[in-house]
Amino acid sequence: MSKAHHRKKHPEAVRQQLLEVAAKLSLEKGPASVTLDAVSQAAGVSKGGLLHHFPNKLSLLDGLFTDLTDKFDRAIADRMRDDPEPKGRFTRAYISVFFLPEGLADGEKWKVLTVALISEPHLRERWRQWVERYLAENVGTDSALDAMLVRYAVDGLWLADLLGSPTMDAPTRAAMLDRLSALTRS
Amino acid sequence: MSKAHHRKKHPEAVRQQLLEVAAKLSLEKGPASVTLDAVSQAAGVSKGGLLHHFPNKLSLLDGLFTDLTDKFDRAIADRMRDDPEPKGRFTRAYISVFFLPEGLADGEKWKVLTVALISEPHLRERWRQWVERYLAENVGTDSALDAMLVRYAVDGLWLADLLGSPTMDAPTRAAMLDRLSALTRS
DNA sequence: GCAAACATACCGTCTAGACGGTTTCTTGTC
DNA sequence: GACAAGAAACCGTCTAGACGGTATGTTTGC
Repeated sequence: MSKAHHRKKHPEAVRQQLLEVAAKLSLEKGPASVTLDAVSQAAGVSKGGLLHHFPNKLSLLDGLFTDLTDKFDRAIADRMRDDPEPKGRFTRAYISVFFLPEGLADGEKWKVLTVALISEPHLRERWRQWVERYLAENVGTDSALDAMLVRYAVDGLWLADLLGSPTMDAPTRAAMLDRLSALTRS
Repeated sequence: MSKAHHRKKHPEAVRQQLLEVAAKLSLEKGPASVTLDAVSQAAGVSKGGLLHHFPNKLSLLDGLFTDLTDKFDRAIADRMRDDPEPKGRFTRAYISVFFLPEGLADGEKWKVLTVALISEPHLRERWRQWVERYLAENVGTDSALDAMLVRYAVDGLWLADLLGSPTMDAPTRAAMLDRLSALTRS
């Protein structure tokens, strides 16, 4: 009988740990490596323990999705609150969440979401609705052609990052961010 | 003993069929559905037959990669040949291959590549080298900041397509393509 | 004492791949 | 152009292990 059984119980912490481990695994070893065995073991919990928090694998991925989008929602809201200029406000927040150092921690997790989305066709509907909501909420300020273009570029930049494509050097990257930001005001 | 054993042999056709089926499966049912059993069965070949052409699963994915990048290379070269203006020529070819109806057939297959890339960390190195080569080959004409930006936007647009994000209406899409194309000349 | 929070043991299914056999194709030889 | 002989292109079967999930026990907190 393992000691884990005797430790103090922190259900919420364990749940969080499971989600984080699942994210980390998916990022580092590919989505195929996210198995119930691997996740539970890496989180220091038995598989039964995992299945107590998430009754099946899909609900684990679903939990991951909710977790990540919630964090993203909060990060975006924070950024938008600090931006006095209405025009392109959402798009600028979008840029900074992905590419500024403060947003980095969450940016990493975002990669996981894409991986999960691509591997799990089932999650795409949730994704669709989530994007749709964002577009609708900011239709007045961020539906200019260039704003859309900028957001797509951010997505592409981030995909390149995810796939490990050759990276720009720091000055070029900075210039790119400036240019993107400028386009949100044009 | 089945009749299949006695049929005419068309090794190259079978090989191609296997790759196409793998691509189709990955697109429609997610990368997890690309199993040796599923692929071989859908291609009308036994698993042993599949393993004759591709000695293991990784080599199947690798074959898929080669197949797709070759097709892409040719499509890009075709486009570039028809473009008299040197500046941004590669980037414009990049746009058209992804978003013009003639490029659509290959565009579909490109999606598969991303899926494979994300799920298979091993393929990323090949991807990296491939991208690097393209960048190096067109460093004179297509390394302007806006050209990079356009290519990233194309990637993002295509990712949105892949994930089934809400799509633009046709006129907006056309305007977007115009705008992207214009930016390659600025 | 009772429910929540775990652990342990186990099962059916699926998967990648090995293996040995069978049929067709190709090539050299006369 | 006939024919042997090896190479290439398959097929069908089998297996070890991984995986998702179930069933049941044990501990802890209130």
